[in-house]
Amino acid sequence: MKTGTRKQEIVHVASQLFKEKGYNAVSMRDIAKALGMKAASLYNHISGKQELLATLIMEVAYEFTSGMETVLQQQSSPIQKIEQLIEIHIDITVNFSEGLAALNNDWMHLENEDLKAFVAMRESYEANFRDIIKAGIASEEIKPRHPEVILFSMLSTLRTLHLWYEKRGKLDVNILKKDMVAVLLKGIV
Amino acid sequence: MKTGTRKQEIVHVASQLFKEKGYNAVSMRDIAKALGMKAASLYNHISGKQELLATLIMEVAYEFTSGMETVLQQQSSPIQKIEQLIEIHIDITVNFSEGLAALNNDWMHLENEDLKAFVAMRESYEANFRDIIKAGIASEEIKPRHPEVILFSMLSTLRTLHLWYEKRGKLDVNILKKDMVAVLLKGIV
DNA sequence: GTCTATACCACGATAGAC
DNA sequence: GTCTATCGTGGTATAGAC
Repeated sequence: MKTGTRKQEIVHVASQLFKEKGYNAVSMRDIAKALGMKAASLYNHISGKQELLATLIMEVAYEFTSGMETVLQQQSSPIQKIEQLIEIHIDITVNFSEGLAALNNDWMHLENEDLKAFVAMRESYEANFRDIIKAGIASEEIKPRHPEVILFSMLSTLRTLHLWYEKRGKLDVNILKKDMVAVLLKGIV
Repeated sequence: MKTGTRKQEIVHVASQLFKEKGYNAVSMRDIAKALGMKAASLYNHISGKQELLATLIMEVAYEFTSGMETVLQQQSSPIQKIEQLIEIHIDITVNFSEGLAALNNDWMHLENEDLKAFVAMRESYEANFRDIIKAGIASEEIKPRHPEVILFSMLSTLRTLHLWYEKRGKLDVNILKKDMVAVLLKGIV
């Protein structure tokens, strides 16, 4: 496709604006202005604003889904699986930062098939994570807390990592992984 | 003021809609329709859409600020202060759920003085929390992890509690506090 | 205090010249 | 592939009758 590069450019600029102001607060005219063109010209490369959002979100959602599949295929303990999931979240935060903010903040503005597909992927991901935690409690590797509290606490932290990673001086990823695993698994006291 | 009750009703309905769809995706016509009135009639009670957002957010922001002040005045250890902060977050989640979603999702759509005041309160809150963690590390009550990782992990969890609390069957608050303190402080393994 | 009517503007998107 | 011009819709907000 001839417009491949230009389209990527548009998606990139849109992702920055969506991250700053949110999907609904960004107009096609805003995106065009940031690219030095007119809003009408955008439609030679994309079908509309919704496509921009769906492109950004679905790429990242697929990464999470395939990461979870890889983890589930391993012959490893629940704790090891959770450690891998933490590392996957960190890797995605670093390597797919463009779409991550859109996924976290604006997924509810997806429409029709995209929305349905996203919600299904998200629920499946959470169910798999929950099962791993339950297996860990059953085998007494994990303390007998309410699994929902554990799931929620880990996912909250991992899902908002992107907000914080950019703000600070971009810690070395391997140090971040070590500290994050330690804090989430072993607590702080 | 004669319109006090009606104004509260409007703020309440707006908070529900903002929570569902986000500030920018909710129109004055939406809010009016949910109240069985016309959009124009809203302006007899409020000055505009911005006032609705600011009312919701500022009330909750004040709760956090005054909660932090109370904690800082105590003669207690850093760990005890953190436990109190966790409990404050849970109490606010339960008692101020209306404004909490707006504060978390839509604060960046505040304007002018409200935005400045909010950002100042938020930064001050985070700085105080960070200092408590650092004091705990210095006194060796808290493990020597990067304080920023600890701060971020706790705040991420506590700030998104509202998303999760409503979804589940509204656990008993005291049980929630116990499990949450345990998970955040002592980890899961 | 709510209504109808409307002003005024920005939105997403399209048509067609170049 | 970008432009100008424009369409239809829906946004916040106001004026004035009831």
